[in-house]
Amino acid sequence: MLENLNAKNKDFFEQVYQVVKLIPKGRATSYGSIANYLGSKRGARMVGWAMNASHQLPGIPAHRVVNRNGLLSGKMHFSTPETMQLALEAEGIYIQNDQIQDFDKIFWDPSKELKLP
DNA sequence: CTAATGACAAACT
DNA sequence: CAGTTTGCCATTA
Repeated sequence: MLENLNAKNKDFFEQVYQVVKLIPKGRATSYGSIANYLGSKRGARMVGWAMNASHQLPGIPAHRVVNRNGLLSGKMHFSTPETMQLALEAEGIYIQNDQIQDFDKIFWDPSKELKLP
């Protein structure tokens, strides 16, 4: 399975994991922003794939990663579809209709907060 | 090797 | 302005 991933792929995945882990509590970011921070502006899909792979790793708050619209597009990939929303609500993020409210306020842009080295 | 799909996003009609 | 199409990168069939 994923043990045979090339170092290159692992690097990209690991970058995503690092960024996701650095997301402050009560904040959230988008796939595209992470992809942009990693250099692949259009690699948002790969970020989503990385999230899918992150299930095997501990300490990856994938629930803090949503699409550009603040929609919980990946809720169905958790243990239960409600896990993601409950996790976000537990951090003070209000969700309605599977969409984050005031996403502009809680949005956390890695390229802006972490900035490029 | 070609085609299709995907936890997305931007451009185009 | 809303809906449709293309682009990106990797995995699967």
